[in-house]
Amino acid sequence: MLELAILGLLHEAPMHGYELRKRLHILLGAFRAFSYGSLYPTLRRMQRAGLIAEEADVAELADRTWGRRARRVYRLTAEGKERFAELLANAGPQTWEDDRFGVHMAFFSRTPADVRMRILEGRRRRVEERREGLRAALARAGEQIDRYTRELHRMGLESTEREVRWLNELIAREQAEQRDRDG
Amino acid sequence: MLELAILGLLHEAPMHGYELRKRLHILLGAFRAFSYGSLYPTLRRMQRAGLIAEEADVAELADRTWGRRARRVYRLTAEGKERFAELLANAGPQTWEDDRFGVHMAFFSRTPADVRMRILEGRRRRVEERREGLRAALARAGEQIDRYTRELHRMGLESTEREVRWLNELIAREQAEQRDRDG
DNA sequence: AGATGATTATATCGCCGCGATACATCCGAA
DNA sequence: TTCGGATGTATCGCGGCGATATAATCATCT
Repeated sequence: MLELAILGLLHEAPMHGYELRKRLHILLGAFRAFSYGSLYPTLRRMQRAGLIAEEADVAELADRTWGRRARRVYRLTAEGKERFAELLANAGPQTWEDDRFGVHMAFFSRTPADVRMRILEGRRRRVEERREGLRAALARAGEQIDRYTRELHRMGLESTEREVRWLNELIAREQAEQRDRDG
Repeated sequence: MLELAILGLLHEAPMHGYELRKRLHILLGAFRAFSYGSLYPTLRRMQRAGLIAEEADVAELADRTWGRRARRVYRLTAEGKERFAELLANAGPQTWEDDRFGVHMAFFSRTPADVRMRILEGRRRRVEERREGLRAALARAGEQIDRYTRELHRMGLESTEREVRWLNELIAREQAEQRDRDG
């Protein structure tokens, strides 16, 4: 997940960890955080795996006389680009889970149209399932359920209903564009 | 988190892991899952910590001639009950984060009224912050932002706005009840 | 000029929880 | 009768979090 997001962001420009985290926060702030406690170890791992590489960052070094490396600026390697494309193209069942879906959607512009569609439809199915579960829970219990739990379920139901409507619009739009491309 | 939920559920009746998981799914299904991969290790840990204890489950054993223990039924210990009350009473800043908030709210009936209020207000503040962040992101970028990201932000903004309204209602209701109790 | 606090920046540690996987029983339906 | 689906417990590796440490830079107030 973090890996996908980092690859996506570095696709635009080389960046250091702190900057990545800020951009991540703006890009995904609606539904995902990512702490430094995951970011820095992930950068290390990706570097070891050869997906990203540390830039010499010459200008930065020239400015600093005390010889201490203040920033680690990373750039995508060729393998990193490959990996990114691969991750975007292979949409699996976990792709439509809460946390992953948003990250994938944030990079839809770089995702093939058919994969976009698969993800949107998969997500819709997933949210519809949850919606039905909530409907059942609300219907089943009737009066005997705890009132706060019911309030929680009611809110959840409304949210899922709204998300399904939202997804329907997105899917319709995608289909319209597909038609435009074809005909 | 899981610990809190388990303590809350076992407060009603002794249960085995599988049953706990099902109840968990119904109770928190709107926003939280909890897999067996977390459940069973957590039960072990809680047992070691003395928060829960394994029941003899006599009826179950009598049924089974092959001598194999099929179910591990757990019950709350006195310490477990203490711990539960403690966890409910001590509402901290992480209590209003996405995942924790729902779990806490699911046990509001057992939570002191003043703590309920603190949690609801804390949550509201938290969601308002996110809402402002999303508004800023949407305003700032104007046209240059990626269209899918914008769609994501739009959806996020609507959700946060709705949740704030929902919380306002809940808070108002709590206040009304507080007045009823006082006057 | 000096203090002070916010921001920038990297890093690690222990813990929580997830997904995959394994294994075994029980039950109903084809 | 076999076979899939529920019931039931368990473990492993890893992704990610929150807390925490450290330190330089920059703006602001006095």
